[in-house]
Amino acid sequence: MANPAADAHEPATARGHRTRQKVLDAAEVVFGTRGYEAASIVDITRAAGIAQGTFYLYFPSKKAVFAELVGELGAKLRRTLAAAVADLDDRLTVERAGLHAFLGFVREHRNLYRIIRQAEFVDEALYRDYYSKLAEGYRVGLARAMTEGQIRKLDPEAVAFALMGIFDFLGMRWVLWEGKLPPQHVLDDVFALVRDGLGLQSSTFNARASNAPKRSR
Amino acid sequence: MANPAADAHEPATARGHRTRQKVLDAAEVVFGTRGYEAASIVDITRAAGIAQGTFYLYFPSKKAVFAELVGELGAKLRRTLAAAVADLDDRLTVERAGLHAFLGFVREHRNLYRIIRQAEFVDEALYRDYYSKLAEGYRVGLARAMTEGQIRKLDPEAVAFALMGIFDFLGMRWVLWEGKLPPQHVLDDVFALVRDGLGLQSSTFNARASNAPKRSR
DNA sequence: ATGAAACATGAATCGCTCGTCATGTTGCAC
DNA sequence: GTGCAACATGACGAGCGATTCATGTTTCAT
Repeated sequence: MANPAADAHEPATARGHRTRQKVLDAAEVVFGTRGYEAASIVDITRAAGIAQGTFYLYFPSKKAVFAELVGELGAKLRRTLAAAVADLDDRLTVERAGLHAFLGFVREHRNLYRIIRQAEFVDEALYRDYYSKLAEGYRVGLARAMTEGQIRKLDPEAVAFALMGIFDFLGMRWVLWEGKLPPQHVLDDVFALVRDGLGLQSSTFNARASNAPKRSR
Repeated sequence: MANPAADAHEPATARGHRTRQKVLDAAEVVFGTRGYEAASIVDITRAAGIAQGTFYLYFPSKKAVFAELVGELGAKLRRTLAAAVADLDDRLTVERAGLHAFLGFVREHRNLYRIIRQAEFVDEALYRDYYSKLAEGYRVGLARAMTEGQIRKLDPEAVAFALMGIFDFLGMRWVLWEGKLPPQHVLDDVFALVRDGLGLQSSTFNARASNAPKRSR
């Protein structure tokens, strides 16, 4: 258990590496389209163009490939997001860039994204780990911005999960359901909500608040 | 297909109704804890205290019970939320009450809530239907509040999904992961984010921001 | 070039699940 | 109380999927 890859037989030759990668690539497609439980090892090996037994040369079980895919996805997403906001100073700019990078990532990795959503029922620990790591990075960034007075002081973990929830549902509704990024006005409106929810003040509000609230019904 | 309950053999006696209900209750527990795919018909019938064959007297398949549970859950949640906000005029008050009612519902129906999250991989149509119906009710309420000038004008569907995302992740992080409602300061901070994200004006920002949030760490 | 280790194969095993069915048992209308 | 429809049972067949293994092939360090 010390070495996370200990269970998965590491290839010793170039051919081995190639085959192992074929399995991972095939598993990503098969799990993403059929779902974890519905996917069989045969589905994966057939998609990879190898024999069933070969699978077990590189992975001890179906769950092991799945776990590796989830781990890879998490790392890749965190890298992508970190790179997307690396040079940005202002937190609200970071949020906008992060939202955009996240949705682009989901669009480019729909299978992987569906895999994460299944992890909850395949291996709870894996799933919590994915979100916990993501949230932790997010929390640290938010906390710093709060300290620096860029955004209002709120519980940073609560804000991290709230924002992840927004992103996740946008990804589901537009990217997964419609296969494309949300229309620009949706992105603008959601960002407006985030900006003014997080902002210290609302100088950017349009001051047309003359419309006095009326009672409904 | 015309009658949604056509597939499920309707009981003709009181005993039949009781047995059918035993199956539904058991299925809720088994699906919620083991997960849909991992759950077998035997698991369900054993939990219900009936014979395997009896299951097929009332449901044509595993998926059929699952679908019925999802439908029931959706209806029950929508009823709960509608009741919780029925007498409220102000939209921000509605949002706060809705958040509270939703989290309470999740806490009281953890199994059902986990079932919804699996629906995505069991029957995509079922799953979209659940969220679409929920979002549609939400959208209408938001659109009216926007028309009445209670909250700012944004794309109501985008806002509905964003807010559902927030609620969903709070439910996941605190209710599902920790088994209890989020601490008060988390609710306060999230609501502050929603209020100022949706609010018409920010004149209240500084005043409110200084009293509500207590430092969490 | 060679031989040992690594890799690949796919048929076979084992365990499990779905769904059926022949055989009882119970509820209820009369 | 009788009889029939509804309900309940649990063993069984058919099938499938994860994993193993005996056998063959390829790679590569020497």
